[in-house]
Order: sequence, then C-alpha cells, then structure tokens
Amino acid sequence: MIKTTEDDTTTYHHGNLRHRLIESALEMIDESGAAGLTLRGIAKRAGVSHTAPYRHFPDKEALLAAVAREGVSLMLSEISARLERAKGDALARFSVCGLAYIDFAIHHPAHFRVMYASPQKGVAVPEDLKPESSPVFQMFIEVITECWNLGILRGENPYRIAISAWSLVHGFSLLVIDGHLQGEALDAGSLESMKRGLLYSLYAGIRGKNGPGGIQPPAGNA
Amino acid sequence: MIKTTEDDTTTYHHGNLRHRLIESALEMIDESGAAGLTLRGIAKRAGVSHTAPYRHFPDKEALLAAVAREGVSLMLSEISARLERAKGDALARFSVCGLAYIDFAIHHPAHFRVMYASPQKGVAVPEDLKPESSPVFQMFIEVITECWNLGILRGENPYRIAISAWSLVHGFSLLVIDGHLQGEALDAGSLESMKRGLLYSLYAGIRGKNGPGGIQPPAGNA
DNA sequence: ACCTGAACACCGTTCAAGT
DNA sequence: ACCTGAACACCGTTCAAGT
Repeated sequence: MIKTTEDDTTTYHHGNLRHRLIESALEMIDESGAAGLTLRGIAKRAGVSHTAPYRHFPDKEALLAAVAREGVSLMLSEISARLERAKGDALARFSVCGLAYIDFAIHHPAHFRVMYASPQKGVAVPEDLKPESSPVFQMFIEVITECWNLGILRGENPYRIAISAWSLVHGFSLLVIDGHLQGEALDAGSLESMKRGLLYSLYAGIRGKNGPGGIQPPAGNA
Repeated sequence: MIKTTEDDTTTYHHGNLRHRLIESALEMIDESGAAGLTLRGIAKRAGVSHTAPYRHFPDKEALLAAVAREGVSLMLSEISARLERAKGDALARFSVCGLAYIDFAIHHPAHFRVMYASPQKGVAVPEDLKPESSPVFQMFIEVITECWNLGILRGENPYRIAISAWSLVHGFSLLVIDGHLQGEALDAGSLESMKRGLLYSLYAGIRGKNGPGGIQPPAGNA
C-alpha cells in the first residue's frame, strides 16, 4: 500500500501558504493596524509554525513587499477598469484617476498603508515599489498628458499637474483611513460629495469673485 | 560634613529627564525612522536604565503623545509667526497656512510623523491630539472663513475648503518626507517652486482654456 | 520540499529593591 | 523622588532536526 499525501492539507500548505500568509497579514492590519503587525502572529493565524514563513520570504520586509506588489496590481486593475468606461472623455478620465485612487484607499486600507508606508531609513526600496515608478503613476501621467495636450488641463507640465492631483487625493485618502476627519466626513453620503468637491476644487480653483485674478504663479506656471 | 547632591547630575537627571527622553525619541526617529523607535533605545540614548522612562510616562504611547503635543505647539507657533507678518492680506494669510504646514513637515519630520501617525486600532486618541480639534486646524478655519466672507475664496463652506487645502498640503508633505517623490522634486530649488505651484493650482484651478466651464460641482458647491 | 522546536538577542512592562 | 536589575511574555531571525 502506497502512502498518499491527500490529507497532508491539514498540516501542510502545498504551495498556497505563500498566498495565505499575505492574506493573514492584510487581515491583521485591518484588525490591529500596521504597527502591531507581527510575523509570528501572521504564521499563527495561518495555522503554521512561526518559522514557516521563512520558506516563502527571506524576512518580514519581503512579505510586506509582496503585499505592496499585490496592492499595486490591484489598484492598477481597479483604476484601469473604470478608465475603460470613460473612454473618449479625457477630463472624465482624469477625474476617474483621482476618485478611484481614493476609493482604493478606502476599500483596501491595509494594501494602501503597506504600499505607501514610510520606508525604513536604512533599507533600499525596490525600484518597482517606488510610487513614481509604479504603473499607477505612469497611468496618471498619461491621462494628464492627454488632457494637457488637448488644452483641457493647464500647468507648467504634466508632471507638475500630477504632483498637485496626487498630493490632493493622497492626503485626503490618508486623512480618511487614519480617522483624522471628524466633522462632516462621518457618513458615507458626505464622504461621497467631499470626494467630488475635492476634485472639483482643484479643477476649477477656489478663487472667489473678489479674489485677485492676476496673482503670479511661481515660475511661469502657464 | 554634609553630603551635597551636586555631582548627581552625572547619574541623576533632576527633572529634565522627561524632556531629554522626548529629545532622544525625536533623534531616534530622525535616524532610524518611526518604525524602529524603541523605549529601551530612547532610555539608553538618554543615558538611563530602560525602566527610568516609566517615572515620567505611564507607557510608550504616552511618551509619543508628549512628542505630538510638543509638535502641535511648535507648528502653531511657527505658523502664527508667519501669519503675523501677513496681517491685513487675507489671501496671503491663506497661502502662509499651507506653505508653513509643508515647511514644518520638512523641517520637523519626526514631530510631523508622530503627530499624524495612524492611531492604533484599539486605543483612543486623546481629544486634544485629534487633528481637527488642534489649534492649527482651528487657525486654518479662521483664516479661510475670513477669505470666504470677503469673497476671496469660494466653496460650499469654509470647512470644505479647509479639507481640500489640508488634503493637498498634507499629501504633499508626506510624499516629500517619505521620499516618494523622485522626478523634479530632488533639489531644494524645484521643491520651493513646487510648493508654490501646488497652492496656486488649488487657488486658480488647473482647468485649461479648452476645458468645459460648466461642469457641475457635486452638491451646490457655490 | 516543507515544516518544526530550541535558541539568541531583542522588545514593552512590572516589581521588589536600592540611594 | 528617582533610579536600578531581574523577570515575564513577547518580537525577528537562525539553525539543526524531522517528514
């Protein structure tokens, strides 16, 4: 009688442990925040000894890098899908980028936090995980460049516009998921209107009728 | 002969240990990032046993709260000083708020990080450390309300304008201090012009001449 | 291949003890 | 008052050992 490995599933993970560890990490971040994230805790949640993760990742940081990469591709696919539906309308595509970025942060806060965590002082960030190198930022630049070429958006260059828009949605996303907003930003309804108001304030400006129109931008900001 | 306590300074800290611990924490964050911050390390840097901090703070979190409070009052005083110099010019005062916020983050990244760290999931944030309750945010609201009443700034209400402006400068600050910007944002010169371009893009908007003017804001965003 | 337990140098926190 | 060392339950990581 030849021994089968069928019920090893109860003790072994047969290669899906890697994914299960990433999943566990995300669950733990959602429950207790990124600060309390523990490699031993991840292993325990995955039902495995605390050294098992080292078969799949050289260290804790590598596991987090895998989480970040998953986040990038998830964000890319979600934004792409919504961009597809706005084909032909360049300005709508610009809005979609901003709105989808915020929505991703709100719906996947654990992924978002890992993606944009402050890098450790000593360790080098892998090139593909630098935000400006990510396909998401490249997509932003493309969409903005399209608008800029059509004269729909204005600014010194597409990169500068991207920095303004990115700063805006990045800051808002963090304020929301960190719970730093308390005023009107409580219910989902006003959050929705704040999201659109945010993008609109950047697009149309917040200059009032009595505001000076001739204020000079810093460096020929056309 | 009566024993003096004069050279206890070498072993004791005589009440200034509390401040020395805060200082040490800031130095450690600057050197190795907020993630690697260790109560034992702070104590060692202050030249004291690893339990000495408990004479001044009930736990690690309380020490960080003290750092955050110091940061808030420092930010408040720096912004106030620059606001004073812009007396009479409401719009300039608005710009000063944004620029000084970014400058504070860049010049005091350790304070800034602790002030806006994601709160632990379980623990309650002290009321005076909630960003919207802080005197800094109150000052923003006052300056914006002044502009709004004069018709210099436009929006549904001052709070909404504050959220847009805060999101913008908060996001940019984090992208800079986290090293997430790589393109033009390297040298100090372009950083200076980016800061002003950022504020200008919110003030004047990024709508181009070929952009539709009649786009509706979300909810009667006047 | 994949997983385990013991071991190491670290954590935060507590507590009895020292001046 | 202010500080100390030992002790506890945790960390991340390594390594010899098991199937």
